[in-house]
Amino acid sequence: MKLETLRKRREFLRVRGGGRWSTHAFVLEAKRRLPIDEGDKAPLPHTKNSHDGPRFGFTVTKRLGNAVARNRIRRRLKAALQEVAMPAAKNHFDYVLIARAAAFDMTFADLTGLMAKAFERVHQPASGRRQRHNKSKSDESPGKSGKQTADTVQINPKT
RNA sequence: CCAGCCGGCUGGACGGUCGCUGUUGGUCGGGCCACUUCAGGGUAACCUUUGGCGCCCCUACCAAUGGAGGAAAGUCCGGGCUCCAUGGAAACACGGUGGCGGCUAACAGCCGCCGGGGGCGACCCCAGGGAAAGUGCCACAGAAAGCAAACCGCCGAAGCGGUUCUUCUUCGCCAAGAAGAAGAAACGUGGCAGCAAGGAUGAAAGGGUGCGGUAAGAGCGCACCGCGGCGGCGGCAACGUCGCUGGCAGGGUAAACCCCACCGGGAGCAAAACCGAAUAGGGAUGGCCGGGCGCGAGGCAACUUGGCGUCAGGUGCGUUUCCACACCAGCCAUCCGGGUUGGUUGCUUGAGGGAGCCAGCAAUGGCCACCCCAGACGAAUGGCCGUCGCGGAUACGCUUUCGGGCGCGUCCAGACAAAACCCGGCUUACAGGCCGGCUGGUAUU
RNA sequence: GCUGCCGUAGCUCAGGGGUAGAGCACUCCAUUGGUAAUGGAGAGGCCGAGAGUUCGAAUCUCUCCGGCAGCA
Repeated sequence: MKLETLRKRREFLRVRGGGRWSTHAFVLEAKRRLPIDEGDKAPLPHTKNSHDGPRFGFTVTKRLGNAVARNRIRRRLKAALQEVAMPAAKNHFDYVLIARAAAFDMTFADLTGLMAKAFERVHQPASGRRQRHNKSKSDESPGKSGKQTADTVQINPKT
């Protein structure tokens, strides 16, 4: 199936407030798209916003190499995502993969293994070291707090 | 065979599997202005309704087919294209280029030639106009660093000084010796005139080398070289060559200012156009009013004036001037719509590629069969696996003209780098491989 | 896509054709019972790289490398 990708910088920045799991090949971030967000930001006449499946974004910074190396890293991450992580991804979630240098030349089996583990761990309740993200969530709407069940990463009550 | 020079080409191949994207075709579903069809209404135009082998759009799927580069890079130049500036001319400013001829849409590019330099050679390199238009600079060293002279120094008539020698006179009987005078020699000093050579320096010292000449010297004279001028010849030209002549005048630096010749409007596809959504400070058109003077009109006059003419001011994308042209502060009415975000177009048929033929030394140009060959936009053209091939290093075996070669196994390497509107160049990066031409050397025949 | 600026001592910067400098930092000495401050002395650079012009280049020109900033 076709990958829905994140396009705008605003969407990338929003995912930064969600769950996060790091490996030496990449960093995976995940966050649920709240319906209330679609209610006030998405009503632009942009009909593809009615997509229900997971969406993915890739961040490959310039420090990782020239354009050839960056393109290869992004393609390997996409390929690993297609192969192993699609069943693990959940609907109405946005994911961002931030590449690290090891993604260029590690073996593909190791990459897929890391990917599967990362998608498993990123959906678990947050551990203590991610508490620093909680104070950056003031942009979230407090009205929908009742739906924050275990399949989301937001564990703290809204303040 | 070794060493080297020049030019051109290439930038792994095959298969499996899972994907992305453009185009074309098909299927299912949905929508629908015009087309057609059914039914009804109407004189008709037409309206409402039903269906479609058809048209268009959207979504999903299937099939076929295309899908990064020689540099896509750096952004150093030149164009196309789009928008902005009212058009033209001159001068100035700013920037760029700089042997000559040709090619080209154009260029700082390319080709050919000339001049200079380097290499045994093939060949390579050169921002290669002007230093008698002017200004500036040339540190240190050196007598002097730019008008050409001064200085040291050289030669050196007369004069002076001492020394030596010879002759004469005096003292002395003679000799030795002493004193004086004259002459000669060299030396020192001095200096008219000469300023050319020489003067340790320096990157550079007002032509160079040699011979003659001279008191010493000097283009003072001569030969050759260099330089300048004039003329002849060859060449489109840069320039070359020959002859005559001058007798050397004019140091370097213009990638110092500058002068000369030529070229250049600015911005860039995030240009620009269209569509849809929500909100005003903007623009266009028309009307009213509107600088000075004169004419006309009205009025007995003061004066009024919307008509006509003329003069003037300001603005118009480097500056100034000139010519032409356009516009002008405010109020009212009508109309149109900016910035931002999203989508579509621009967006790939083009100075396009190219077999062959022709012109040309070549760059290149002409004719033309054939071909359509990436169009993405958080950005496609790929991920993984296997086999083969190429390069390097070696363990083992075989072989050898002892340099090596072959077989097999293992390990390593497999570059530089990805379109972003499109072309023509330049520059830079690049593992390895292939082809052609040429030069020097060695060996054999 | 376009444009501008800067690379000089460990750090911040001058110097714009003629021997490479300042401040802070560093080392040593003095001062103090000791430290800081102060005073004196010293070391540290082939001026980002490579070509070219020039007698001579950190400086002028060209080409690369790295960094920073701006406009749309």
